[in-house]
Formats: sequence, C-alpha cells, structure tokens
Amino acid sequence: MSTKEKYWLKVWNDKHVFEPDPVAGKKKMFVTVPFPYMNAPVHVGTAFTAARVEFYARFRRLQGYNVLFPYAWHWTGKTIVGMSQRLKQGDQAVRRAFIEMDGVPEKEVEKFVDPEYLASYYTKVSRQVIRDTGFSIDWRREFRTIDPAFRKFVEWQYLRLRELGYVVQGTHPVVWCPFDKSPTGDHDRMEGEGVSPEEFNLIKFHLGEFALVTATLRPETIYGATNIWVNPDAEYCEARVDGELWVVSSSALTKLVEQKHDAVPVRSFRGSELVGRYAMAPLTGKSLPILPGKFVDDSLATGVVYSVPAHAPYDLMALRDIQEGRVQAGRQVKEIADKIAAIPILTLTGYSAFPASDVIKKMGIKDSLDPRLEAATAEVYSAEFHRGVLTSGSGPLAGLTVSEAKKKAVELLTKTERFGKMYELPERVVCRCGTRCYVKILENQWFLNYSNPAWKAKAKLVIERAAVFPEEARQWFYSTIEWLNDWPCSRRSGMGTKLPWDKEWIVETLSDSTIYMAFYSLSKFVNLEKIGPDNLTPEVLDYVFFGKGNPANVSKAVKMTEKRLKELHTEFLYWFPVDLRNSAKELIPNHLTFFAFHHAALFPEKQWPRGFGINGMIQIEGKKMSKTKGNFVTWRAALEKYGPDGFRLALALTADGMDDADWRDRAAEDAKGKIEAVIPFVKKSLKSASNREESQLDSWLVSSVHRRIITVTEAMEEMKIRRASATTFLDTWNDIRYYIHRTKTPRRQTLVDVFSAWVRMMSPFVPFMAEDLNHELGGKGLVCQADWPSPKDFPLDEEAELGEAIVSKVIDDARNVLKVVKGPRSKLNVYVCSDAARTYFVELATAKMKKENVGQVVKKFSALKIQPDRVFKLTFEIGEDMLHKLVSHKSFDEFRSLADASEFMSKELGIKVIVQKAGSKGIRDPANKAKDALPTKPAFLLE
RNA sequence: GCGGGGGUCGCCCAGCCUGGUCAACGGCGCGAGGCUUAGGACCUCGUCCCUUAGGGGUUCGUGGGUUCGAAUCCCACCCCCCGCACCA
Repeated sequence: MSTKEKYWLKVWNDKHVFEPDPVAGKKKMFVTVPFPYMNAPVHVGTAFTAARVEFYARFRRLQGYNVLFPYAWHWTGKTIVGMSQRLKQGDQAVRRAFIEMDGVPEKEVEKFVDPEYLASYYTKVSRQVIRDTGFSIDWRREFRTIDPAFRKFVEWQYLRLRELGYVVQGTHPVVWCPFDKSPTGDHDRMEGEGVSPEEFNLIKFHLGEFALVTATLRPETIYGATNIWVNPDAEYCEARVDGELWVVSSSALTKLVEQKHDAVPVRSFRGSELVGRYAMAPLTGKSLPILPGKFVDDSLATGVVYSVPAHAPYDLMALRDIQEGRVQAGRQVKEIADKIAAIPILTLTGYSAFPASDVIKKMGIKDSLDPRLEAATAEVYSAEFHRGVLTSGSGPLAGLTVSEAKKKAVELLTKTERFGKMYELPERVVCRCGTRCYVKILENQWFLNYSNPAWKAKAKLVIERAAVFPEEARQWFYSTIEWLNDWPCSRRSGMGTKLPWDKEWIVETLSDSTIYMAFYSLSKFVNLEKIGPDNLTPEVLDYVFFGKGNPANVSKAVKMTEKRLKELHTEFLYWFPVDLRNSAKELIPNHLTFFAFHHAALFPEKQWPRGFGINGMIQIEGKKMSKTKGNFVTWRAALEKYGPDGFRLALALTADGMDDADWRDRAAEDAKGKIEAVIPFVKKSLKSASNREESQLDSWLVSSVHRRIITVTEAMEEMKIRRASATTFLDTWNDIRYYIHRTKTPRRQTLVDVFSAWVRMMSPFVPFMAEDLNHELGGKGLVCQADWPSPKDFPLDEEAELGEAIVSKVIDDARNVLKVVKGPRSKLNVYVCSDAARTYFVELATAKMKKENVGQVVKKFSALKIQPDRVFKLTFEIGEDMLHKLVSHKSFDEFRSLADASEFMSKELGIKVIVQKAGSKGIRDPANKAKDALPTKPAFLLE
C-alpha cells in the first residue's frame, strides 16, 4: 500500500461515502455478491466476481443512485469443521495447505483446531484485503452466518417456508459416513467420486428352511442361472431378517440394519461351508449347486450371487477356472462344475447365443482375474440392454426386450414372495475422514420441495421478470428449475442454525443462504447495537419484512420502540428488492436458482430480484486454479504484486460474459504499467497545450468522446465490464493519443474537457489513481462522488468525423501506392474532387438508394466522363456510415479537411504532399489526373 | 447420457443477435524505424499470400444450403470446456 492509497482509503472512510442510508425519493441500487466461504482466504476468483459488482456499484453511484453494496461471511456448513477436525487428527496435507497455500503463520495454524477460530482468522484477513482494494462496501452491515441475530432470521425464514408447505419431510437412501454421522457428498470423498446408491434386487433361493439371498442388477436373467457363487473365505451368517431366516454375508447384515430392516445374526460361518450344497431358485424351481468363487465380494450387497455364464463374462470365466483346473477345487466341486453348461436366454444381433463367450474370446481374456472383465461386462450389458430380446428359454419372459423383462421378472418374483430390494454402492466409497461409507436410509429428513410444480412455475417467473447478464445464462436457469428435485435442507453436523421445530436438525448451508440479502437492512442496526438478537422474534420479522401485524403491539412484546420497528421496516422497503446479484456460473445450478425459488416463495413480485449477473470462473495462466495443482493465487498476493488499481484493472480487462477469466501475470503487469502511465501522460499533454482556436481535429476528439461515453455507459449497464474498461483504457486513450500525435499543439480546453470525462470513466475501475488525477486536474471534491460524464457535453460532429476519416483513408491509400510503386519521387499531388463530381456522386448514390432512374443522373453529368460503376463500387467500399455522412452533410468541405492536414500527411508519409482541388483555376495537373477524383477518393500523382 | 457454453488470421480475444463499412477490432509476441544518457519505457509503421498506382487471391472447426452477397442466417457432422445435487 502506498501512502497515497492509504490516504484515499482514509478519506473515503472518514467521509462515509460508501455507507448509504435510505433517502426518501432518491433512486437506489442494491447490489450483492454471494458471501465467500471462510475455509480459506479470498482468492483471485472471489475477487473477479466481486470486482464486477464493485465496478458496477461505483458506476451507478456516479449516475446518481444511492448504492448499497454490503458484504458478509459464510461460516455455516461442515467443511470448516471438517478441516479443523482433520488438522486435529494430525493430517499433514491440511496443515501444509494452510501454511503454504493460504500463507497462515504456523502459530495461528495451531489454533485452527477450533473451527470458529479458523473461520474468524480467514474472515479477518479477507476483510482487510477487500478493504485495501478499495471496494466501496458498507462495512457497517457485515455479519457472519453463525451470528445469533442471523440465526433468528434463518429460523423465521424456515418457519414461514414450512407454513407455506415448501418444507416437507422425506426418507431417502444416502451415502453415509458412520464416523461423521452424516451423508457424504461427492466432494467429501477420498475415493468413489460420482458413485451413488443403486437398487439391487434380492432373489431368495430355498436352502432348507433358510433363504439364500442373492443380489443382482439383472433379475431378468434368472432363467439362465446355472449355479450360485459364494466366496469360500468370507464370513457368512444365518440371521433373522424381517421375520425370515436368511443366509447372507456377515457384512451385509449391518447394512440391512441401516436400511431399516430388522436383522439379527444367529450363527456365523465360513463361505466354504455352503459350497457343494444345492439351493432352489424361485420361478424356475431349479435346484442349483453352490460353488466357490473368490471373485465374489462379500462386502457388496449380500455377498451371494447367482451365475449366468451365457451372459455374464465374470460368471463364465469363474466357471471355466474350475473346469479347466486353474482354481483348486475339491473333486466333488469339479465334478459338479464339469456338468454345468451355459444356458442362453436371449438373442442379440451381432452375437452368438453366448455373448459373454464371444466377448471374452474377442478380448483374449484368459482367467477370472483379468481386469478387462470389467469392460467385457459393460459391453455385454450395454448391448443386451439396448438390443437384446428374451427367448423361449426364459419362459414367461420370452419375446420381451431386456427392460420389459426386468419389470416382468420383478413382478413375477414379487408374487412368489421370494423377492426383496436393498441399496448398495456399486463401487467403494471412502469419506475424507478415511471411513468406508455405505448406504443408509435416512428417515424424516427435511426437504425443500423444489419438485413442486407450482413453486417451479413461480421461480421461473422470477427469472423471466429479471434482467440476466449475459442473456445466454437465462436458458440455464430455466433448465435448472426444471431439473431440480427436492433438496435436503437439514443436516446432522456442522455449523449452522437449528430447525426451530425440530432441533435434531441443522439447516443445510446452501439452504440458509437464499434470502439473506434482506438481512442487510437489519444487520446495520444489530452492529450499531440498536437492536439485539432477542428483538428478532418471528413477529418482529414478519412486520419488518412483510409489514404484517400491529407495530405497537409487536414492538411492545420485545421491548423495542415502535419508531425503531417502523424504521427497520422502512429500511427494508427502501433497499429491497435486490437490483443485482452477481456470481460465477457454477452457482447457477444451485445457489442462484435457490435464491430465485425462495424469493418467489416468500416475497411479493415487486420484491423479486431484478438482475442476475453471471461470470465465468477464474483460470490461472490458462489452467484451472486448485490447491492441489499448487496454482492457488490469493487476493492478497495479487493485490500486493500489482497494487489495488493494477489488480482491479487487470480483473476488469480479463473476460466478459460466461467466458472463463484467465488470470495472467503478464496481463496484470501490463495493466499496472498502464495505470502508472496515465498521470504522466496527462501532465505531459497539458504541458504542450495552448489556447488556440478550435479546429476540426478538436471537434473530432470531442465527437469521439461522445461515442465512447455512450459505449461505456451501455456496456456498464449490461455488466459488460471488459468492454467498458477496454473502451475506457484502450480505445479512448488511443483517440487522445491520435489527437496529440495529429495536432502540433493540443488545445488546452479540449484536453481539459476530455480528461475530466476520462477520469470519471476510469474511476470505477481504478479509484485511487482517479482521485489523484482528479486532484491533479483541479477537480473539486471526490471523483467517486462526481457525475458520470454525459455525451451531451461532448457534441457529435459528423463533419469532423468525416474529415478525419478521409484524412486516414487518404494516408492509407497513399501508403499503399508508395509501397507498391518503386522509383524516385519527391512529392505527392492530391487532387480533391470538383464540386460537380461531388454532386454527381451524391445524386447518383441517392438515386441508387431510392431505386430511382440512375440513367438520368448519368446523362446529366456526362461531361465529367466518370463511369457510374466507379461511383457504385466506391459507395460499397466506404460503407454505409461514411456514405450517409457524405450525402447528408452538403456543407462538408473535403478540400479544406485535406488541405489543413497536408503538413500532417507529409510527415506521416515522409514525402511532400500537395493538396489541390479539381476544377479550380490554375492548378498544376500535368498528367490530367484531377478529373478522376471522387469524394473520399482524391486522385494521386506521384512525381 | 442429460443440461449449458464454445471453436476467428502465431497466442489471447472482438465481431455473429440486427448478412454488405471484414483480410476481419484490440492486446501479446515478432520485424523495421524514431526518441533517448539508458531502457524490458514511450511513439510511428509492418506482421495470410501475390502485386512497379490505391489492386488481386485464399481465409473465420468440417461439409452442405439460403442469398446478388455469409465469420455473421439454416441443416448435418467433428472437436473442446463446464455443471449433473445431501455440497461450498
């Protein structure tokens, strides 16, 4: 931080310029960005998203809006608690990340075993860096999501949502970590990403008085079953399950209990004990032998499977292993196995009656341990599922497709009462805490009823009524609303607010963050100690947010003055609705859509959010940022390297729309350099200025500033930050540079006017430098409180634009000629067209545009001997804009423009340029070229 | 698989909605020159190919189509990125 930057921060702070209160009658603008989660310091990604709102806020302030940009900190959830926990357990990776990536001092890390300390530390450093970057935030309103007052707000919100029927109870299978006593989401896993519970079919074979319970995903293959596999080395048991006697693997039993079965073990034994016995299949009534199969995973489902060698590559190979002696088996087992032949049950075009055998042969698989069996299984399964048709071997299933047969088989099995279901994870899942997960049926969990069609329709209306920047994101919202199902909004662990009616549950962290923007109107009063959490009863909040109830009674009940209560209500009404909520696109499928749903549920239409801003995600030097890759860039690191203005401008120039922003050191360095060059450039320019008369060039600069202001204003209003900042820092600057370069002596007043607009356009992006520059230019007050420049103060001058465009065009054309033509030359004669030629051009072009008879015009000007085709071609070349100016500005004097620029052109081209006008007396035209000149296209003679 | 966004002249990127001003903005890199005590600063010019008069040729993922005319509109295809949920 330089002393100048500190100075401006202090000035803004002392003058409370970013601490808005309601001002009756003054138009307001309430802009927000999702609060960051405090398990790490804020990083360049956070900065990118927040900066877009910051630029917008400062821009709207100059436009005269009363702008509120508040900020808060997200602490609720289980990630912070989880990290703290892992640190406590001595996890070195977590510790290293704290120290190396986040830059936390070692002695602070020691204290991170307390999750609240961890969060408070990151909040402290993050707040400081955001302040140092000069964000125009009203810090009086900040809060943390575990603050008592905020909890009251969440409690109130859920009470009301429940009353409206949006919170419902449900029972669902989840991936469960028994250590955390919590469902384990995808990102919370060390192993098994993307794995979700699948429903296995349980088919019970008769084994005396017991049911030998096999598990399968393909019940339609029951008619092709030849035998049963158990793992001879695993532990199995007899158990009493839901009143029946079952034989399953021992590990299956705990899962059955978690899945709400009444399961009690009776006796356990090794799997080998079952080998050689026979069990009878339901439906087919066949008695099938039980064989040893080491490939059977006893921890998967029931640990018992039946074998369909015709269609399951694993089964086929395991059988052949025994038959061909690759696996040691008793004589009796071998004899049984030798007698087994695969039973085909379906036809599949492109395969024989034994698809499993085909694929194994094709892939050259030699035994049951070959890992390619996985792929072989997938191929057979997929082909059969899509194209297989069951044959007569399948009895009642004959003629059905696989998916039809599945349903039918389940139906038939259910009738035999030899059928059941259990959930299982098809692959191993391990929680980040290191514990193996399984499926649990979680009962009576609370859900947000996002599947409710009426609620969906309302949420859709929210999006429909709002502005979405960029427009492309809108469709994504609609798809998300369609796709969203009931969302579990309650959890057992982590930080958060308890459900007021069921204290066993904590409100899930995405679910407590949907309408919290409304709380910013209250948090100011909480922080200023005007009210306390005890004041925030549901009745008070009903009045504050809904205007419900009698303020006199409501306030009395909580010992608050009626005036204060009304003030809270007024403050809320003033700021609400949210005018802009901006976030990265990854939040569309969750947070932003939840935000829309909850506003739709609780607030009337006029308080629905008015604008959504979406941006891409940050990349570092072209790669996704991640701690594991080691390319994590904290906000602090970037700020210190490039300074607040450099950092801000670099962010502004990175990307627009939903494009991912690529953070590159090189670009940031460049941005920093640009900013440092502005003030010296301005000073130097003013130094060379004089008080001369206004020329065409001055009008041109003023006119182009007119257009730049419009571009930047429109871009800012649509959150096209990159375009706005690029127009300000690159295009506008280039215009000024061209002006300086083109004129020998800049006109002081022109420069002063232009710089005054320029500094205001720059100020949202680089407020520190802008204040300095404003001061330098003698501006009164603070530029962050100035008025946004108006194009009206910079009149458009199309003739000046036309004149300068022609000068540039002539220089370009002349350069081309000079490049191509070799040989000696000392001067370039430029013959501007005669007035007659100009009239001819205009009349001909007009006739053509109006589709009138061009022949008459041609005839009228036949003396000029200019082919009409030349004119038509030229009208195309110069384009609509120039043509329009040429036709509509009759008084425009091309000769004057070019003659005045002859000195400039000479300098640019490095050759003496002499401008003459065709048709005027006494011109020197030895090659008789002047007659060929047309508007914007003077004739040349090189001598 | 489902949903969303994309593929532009060495690299990054604008243009596409509202077809012609598009060989196509801007930045980076590279080349030449200028300025300067010096410069990785700044300023000019150049940077698809050809061209002794402002011209021509071939380009905007691929292949078709519509049109006097397409980077821009339509169809098909190929490729890349992102999201897909008990979690921030």
